Amino acid sequence: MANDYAKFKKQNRLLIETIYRDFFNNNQGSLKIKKEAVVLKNLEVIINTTLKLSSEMGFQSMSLRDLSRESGLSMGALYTYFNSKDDLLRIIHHFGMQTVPDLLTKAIDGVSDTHKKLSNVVQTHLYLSEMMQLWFQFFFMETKNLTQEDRKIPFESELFTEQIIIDILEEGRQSGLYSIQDTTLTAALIKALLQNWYLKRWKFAKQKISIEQYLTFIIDSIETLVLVKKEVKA
Amino acid sequence: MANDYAKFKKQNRLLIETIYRDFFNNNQGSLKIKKEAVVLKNLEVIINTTLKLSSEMGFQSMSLRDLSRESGLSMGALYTYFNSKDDLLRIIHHFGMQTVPDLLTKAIDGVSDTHKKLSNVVQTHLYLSEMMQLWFQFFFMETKNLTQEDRKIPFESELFTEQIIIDILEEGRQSGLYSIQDTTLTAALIKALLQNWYLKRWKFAKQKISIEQYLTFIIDSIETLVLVKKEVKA
DNA sequence: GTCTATAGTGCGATAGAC
DNA sequence: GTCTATCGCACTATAGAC
Repeated sequence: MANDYAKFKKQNRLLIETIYRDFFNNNQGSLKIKKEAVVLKNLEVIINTTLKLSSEMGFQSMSLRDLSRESGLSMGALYTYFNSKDDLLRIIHHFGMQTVPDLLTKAIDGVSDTHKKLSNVVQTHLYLSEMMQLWFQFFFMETKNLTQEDRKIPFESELFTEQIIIDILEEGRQSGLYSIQDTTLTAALIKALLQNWYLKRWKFAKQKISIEQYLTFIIDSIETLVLVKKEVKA
Repeated sequence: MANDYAKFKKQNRLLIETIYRDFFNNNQGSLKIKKEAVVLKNLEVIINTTLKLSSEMGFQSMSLRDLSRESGLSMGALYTYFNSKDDLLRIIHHFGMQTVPDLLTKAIDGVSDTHKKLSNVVQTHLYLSEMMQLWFQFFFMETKNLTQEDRKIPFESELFTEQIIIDILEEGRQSGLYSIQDTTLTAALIKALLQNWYLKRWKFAKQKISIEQYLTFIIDSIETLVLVKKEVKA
């Protein structure tokens, strides 16, 4: 288990590139630049720089002049990849957030054992949030700045993920594997523990808690809470 | 237990006023306005409006023109209560955050039973975060906009609260009441569950989950995790 | 103690050269 | 496809009337 995250990272190293490719394919008509290689390269620089600056000062505080300076692209060049600052915000949310449900759905696809499904979802979510740390923090912190229409994206993403967990918990309850009073609240608890990892990275770094340690801890805690008790202690 | 929150709210209804009074007392020398009653009244309007607008659009996106319009005070009047927009941000963090450790410390003061201490801390924190909902959300979301120097305030507040919980858990472990592998991670888990309430209010409102229900649920979960097991089940 | 009017700055966005 | 130069606007902050 010690190098599981390294393995995950290696297996999914091309994941973020598919986000840029999706963006290119979906906007080929309206994009001013036609060469895929150029678009992918610059989009990566622009988005990485935006995520970095936003994590330091917030998206609103970041001026496009900051972004231009840090990314090495001129103001004019930036505007060939997005139509406005708000458009850039929308792009990051819209294309980034598709990755989460995709990967979680894949993680339980073909798995028949209920508890294996649950631990796969927890592990995949945790590892993905580590790999895309700045993305996840951005999703959480910058939702306010989206238009009301675009706020549906993170809203539905949260409920979709939660529903996956609820379904697994319900399945386990019905088969007699789990003993749960309230599946909705239990799913919310699991999500809170997952979210806690990427929202409080500074704290865990300070306390020298590794992602493997955190994973083991939350899996153990979840098991204590949901599994039917079989043993006596004390 | 059904109306415990109502009781807490009633008992602490003057709490927020003391925040404004502290501000007045600490800045009497430099403040341009000398009448306490005027300061308290306007400070309340200014801060409430700031918290409301920030919860909708974020502090950076809120212009002082917005604040002027919504609060009913002119731009000029606003600047007699703070020296700059950043100063307003600092004031809210600085004076608001003192309330949390104060109240938590009081909640365990004189209580000798370890587990009663723990449940008091959890209940007080949860109820306080409900009563000062917009404040807590503001603390969490707007830390980024503080100067590096002022960022110590939320930083130390988080660690102080966590230390209170760690101490109680450690006490329970040593007396044989609790069975805990890692007190630091367990305290972080408890904090995550508390934070989850005010960060995901929209979700719980949608699911019609009351604060009393949430309190019961997290207290039960924490007990399952930390108390030494005494019974068999299944 | 609060107002209106305005100075000064830096922003998002674009036009046109290369 | 990327650059520099610049437009017009909205912002923070303040001066001076009441």
